[in-house]
Amino acid sequence: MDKLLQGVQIRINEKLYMKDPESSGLGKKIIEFSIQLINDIGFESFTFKKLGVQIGSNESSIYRYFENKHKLLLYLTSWYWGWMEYQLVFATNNIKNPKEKLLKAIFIMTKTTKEDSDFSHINEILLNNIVINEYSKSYLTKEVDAENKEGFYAIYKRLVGRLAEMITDVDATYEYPTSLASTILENGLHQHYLKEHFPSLTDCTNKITPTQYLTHLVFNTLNSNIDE
Amino acid sequence: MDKLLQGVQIRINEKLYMKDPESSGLGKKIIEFSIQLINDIGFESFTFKKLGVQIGSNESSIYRYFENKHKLLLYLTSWYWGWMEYQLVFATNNIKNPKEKLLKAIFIMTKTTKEDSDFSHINEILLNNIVINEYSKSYLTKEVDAENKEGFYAIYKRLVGRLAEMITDVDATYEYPTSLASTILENGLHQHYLKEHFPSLTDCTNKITPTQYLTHLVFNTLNSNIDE
DNA sequence: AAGATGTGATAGTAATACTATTATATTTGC
DNA sequence: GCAAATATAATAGTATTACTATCACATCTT
Repeated sequence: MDKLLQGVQIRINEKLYMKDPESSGLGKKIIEFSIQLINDIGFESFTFKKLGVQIGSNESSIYRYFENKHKLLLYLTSWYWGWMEYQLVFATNNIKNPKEKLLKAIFIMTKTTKEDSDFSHINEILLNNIVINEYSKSYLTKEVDAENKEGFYAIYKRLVGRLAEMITDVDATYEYPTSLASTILENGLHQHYLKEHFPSLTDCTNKITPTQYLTHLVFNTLNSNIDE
Repeated sequence: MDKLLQGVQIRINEKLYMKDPESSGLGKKIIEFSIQLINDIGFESFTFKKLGVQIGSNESSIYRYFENKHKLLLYLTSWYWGWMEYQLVFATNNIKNPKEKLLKAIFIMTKTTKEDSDFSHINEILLNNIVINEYSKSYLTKEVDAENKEGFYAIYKRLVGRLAEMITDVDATYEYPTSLASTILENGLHQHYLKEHFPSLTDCTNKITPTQYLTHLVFNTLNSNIDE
């Protein structure tokens, strides 16, 4: 992640904010410090008032950017998936062999974010952590169908679509490419969570990664050896 | 699910309640109607005050049974997994063939609950729905490690252990039995959710079930044909 | 220099998530 | 059958949350 990413701008659904946080210093501060604060105290305890204190700004000013903290979470997670999509496309674009391509894709989507790319005010390591801990709360709500219609999950859906296509390119006879794609993304996060909080519920450790588990799962399911 | 289940008592961690809801009429009403209400309005909007109105009782009385709504959710989901465990053991006990046993286990764990067993005040169909929609909220919290130490997730963990063992009995060389077991349970719920709210993210429909998808996934991964 | 826009400060409201106290039922033990 | 113990109901009160509204002030623009 370097110079090449400098110019990247991730497009977020405009209905998620009242005022574009990328358009001002305060907006960027809101993003930067909300990531830190949500990471520290968890999404439930996170409030705009507390965030205001952190950034030396007022609650009411934050409300001018985001309607509520739920929309902010949707903004942050959308950004994350957009960033993932960018990495996916960038890293697999020039790979012609379908198996190699899928292998790389699984790696990109399930690895731990180990370093902050520094190309923005967004700390990707912390954001990755937030997604592991909070993403499902962004859709497990009574408003999910209405918000889905508004396109709030569009980036994630596009990403699943891309993965599913790569799966089909490896094995066109496989009957569940979309389910498998969503399993890779969702269970990737879940295995990371289990490793941290429920080690007895996973084989993932410091030596065995979710990437290894899911790679094995996918390629055996597709009845297609990695190096065949 | 009939007579045989009449005598079943699912043992819930005593620290989850202040007063055993099974010990009184009001307690049973709290369980019965909290399931209905959470199902109707979602866990976020659910409050003890609203529940009090529903059952013609007072908020303060409910607080004598449960410290807060989070503990109530843990109680309900523990009960669900306990019930699942009972069904699993009951249905697989006398199956000797490991593949057949695992096949049955996956079916039990990933099917939709279609009927209420009527052996208690608990509506299993609604509870199944609650687990699909809310279970991850019960552990995606900042208190997860402390609560795990208290044994609040013990039943679920035991269930994953049982499944992992069945996987190993089918293929002792498989390296990720525990991760696969947790994937079956967690992704089973997730595929049901996707089917309902994000049909474009799954291949599961009215004709293709999460059970079929996961059965195929597991048996192909284990490199072991179902009817071989 | 005037006008538009962005931010900060303050105040206020309804709801949530409780706790405490007291009163009134109901159960149980003798 | 009555007292004592226990369960439930009613009421009130608190701190916090999740906002909305208003106004003052600063800054940026033209």
